[in-house]
Amino acid sequence: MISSIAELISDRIGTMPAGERRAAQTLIANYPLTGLKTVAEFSAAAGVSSPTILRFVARLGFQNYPEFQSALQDELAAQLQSPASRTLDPSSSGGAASPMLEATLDNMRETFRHLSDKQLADIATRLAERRGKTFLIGGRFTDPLARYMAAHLAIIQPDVYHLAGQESIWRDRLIDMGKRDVLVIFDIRRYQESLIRFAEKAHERGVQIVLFTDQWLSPIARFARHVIAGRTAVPSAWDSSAALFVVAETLIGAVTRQLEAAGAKRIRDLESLR
Amino acid sequence: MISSIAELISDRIGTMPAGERRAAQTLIANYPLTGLKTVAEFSAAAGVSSPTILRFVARLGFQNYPEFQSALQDELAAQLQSPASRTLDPSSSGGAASPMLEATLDNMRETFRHLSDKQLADIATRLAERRGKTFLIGGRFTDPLARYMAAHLAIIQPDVYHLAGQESIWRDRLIDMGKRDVLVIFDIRRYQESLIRFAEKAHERGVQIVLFTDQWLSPIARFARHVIAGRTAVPSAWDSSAALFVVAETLIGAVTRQLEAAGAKRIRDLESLR
DNA sequence: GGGACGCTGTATCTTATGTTACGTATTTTG
DNA sequence: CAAAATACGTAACATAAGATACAGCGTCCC
Repeated sequence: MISSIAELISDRIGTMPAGERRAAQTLIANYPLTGLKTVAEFSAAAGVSSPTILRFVARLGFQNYPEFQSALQDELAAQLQSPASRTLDPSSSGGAASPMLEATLDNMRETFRHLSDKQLADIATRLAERRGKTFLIGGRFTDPLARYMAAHLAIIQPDVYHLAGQESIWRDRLIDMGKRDVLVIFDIRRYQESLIRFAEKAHERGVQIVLFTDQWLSPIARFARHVIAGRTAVPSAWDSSAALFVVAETLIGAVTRQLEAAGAKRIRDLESLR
Repeated sequence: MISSIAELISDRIGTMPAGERRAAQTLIANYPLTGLKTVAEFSAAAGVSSPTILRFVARLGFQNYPEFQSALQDELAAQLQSPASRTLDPSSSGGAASPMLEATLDNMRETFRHLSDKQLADIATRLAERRGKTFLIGGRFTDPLARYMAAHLAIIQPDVYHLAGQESIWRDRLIDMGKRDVLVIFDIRRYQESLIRFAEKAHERGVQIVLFTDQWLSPIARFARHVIAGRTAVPSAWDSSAALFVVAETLIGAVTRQLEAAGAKRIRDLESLR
């Protein structure tokens, strides 16, 4: 049963030629507003010509463009009048993606339920106070999270380093690390020996460790000053790092806010550069 | 402070003549839809003439009718893009992390609402059928997502390459790319010139492009075979890539499942290695 | 009660929007 | 590899939309 135009589109998008597909994707991307604009604006947004837009709406079964717009408006009207219908229609997505999404959302809620605001604020403060250097590192699958966090933190403050490459390379960096420094480690099952060794060495040097791990806790938790335990279970062959990712983003935001509040010169300079 | 057009109207409705007041009341009655229709329809709904409608919008301070409609559309866009403000779950705790989490969860729901199972399945199939090579690349902040996806895909199938480093390095890899290959690109605002150039070149070589972008669509969408538009807005100084991350994980899972179902030898070998 | 002012609608005009026809490029098929 | 079919864009066209000028009407004030 196809009720909305959006469904109609995603149903037929596979059979469309390239240009019309661009039109469809553009419309879906911020549905349904693009469809309410003029043909010229729609075509410009999609990067195709006007006739392609008209062929697109014709393929959807509309006689002309105004008829298509009326249909969108009717749909929008129904939607605006009953906002309740927007809140998660369970029948809407019964496919393969849904269980995965639901599990991921649950994971996030659970993760944050076990994570107090104070704890997050403490970690953010620790990362924001510029006493020493910040190092980030991750495991086989979680290293991208370390990179993601490093990419942001490195912009708002100096001395942020992502440790990449081989174990021997990290080890050499241990020389630079001391009591005033922070090491952010991402480690989920299966926990990597190399990371554990590295964390232990860093801990011995007095480095403060912030650990992102799963609910079963990496052995590194022994050495960590702060432990963030994220839920990772999803109906998939792989574990999900999404909850940890969101915590990382939250932390990035919190650190940024603290630095802004502290009136960090770097942040102001940054604004002017943008 | 007057922020919405609705407020503007109720602010000035007292000073309006009878005809224009009817127009105002009609618009407010089912706001903002009537204002998006034509002047003729608006006037018919209000029971007044077209010029009265035009005088009405002129009194509100708009130069002409299209300008008025654009303002309404912008307002509607802002409203539709942040369903968080409409749902407002009171059960959520009031900490600093909470708005961020709520926005992120909304982003994910919205992202998947615009993403049909079929579309995901199509992309997964494209990635799973081993016709050619798979390349992944991302922008400044999204490259970690490309890495994350590459780290997983590279395990379950051969010929998966993450493109890292400088632009000149990618370009040299273009030689290896052809019709049978797939290029997965992550690109969100602000869209990177270098990535656009690269995508264009790859497209010219017939490479099929799968694009992960935000709801405003990177220009690369022009060249893309498949476009995944994720919501990125969160109450933070940074955009959030979390929704795209979850889509990436979902895709990884789907590809894995398809390969398992196809009885890929590599997967079985993998099991025995674990 | 008469005159002036302001509001409204009809009719006309102008603009720009949607539509169509056609030639070129691209892809598909035999 | 050739030929057919399909898809796409440019440009001309028709139409419908918004804008304007003007006259009628009601209302308020003097």
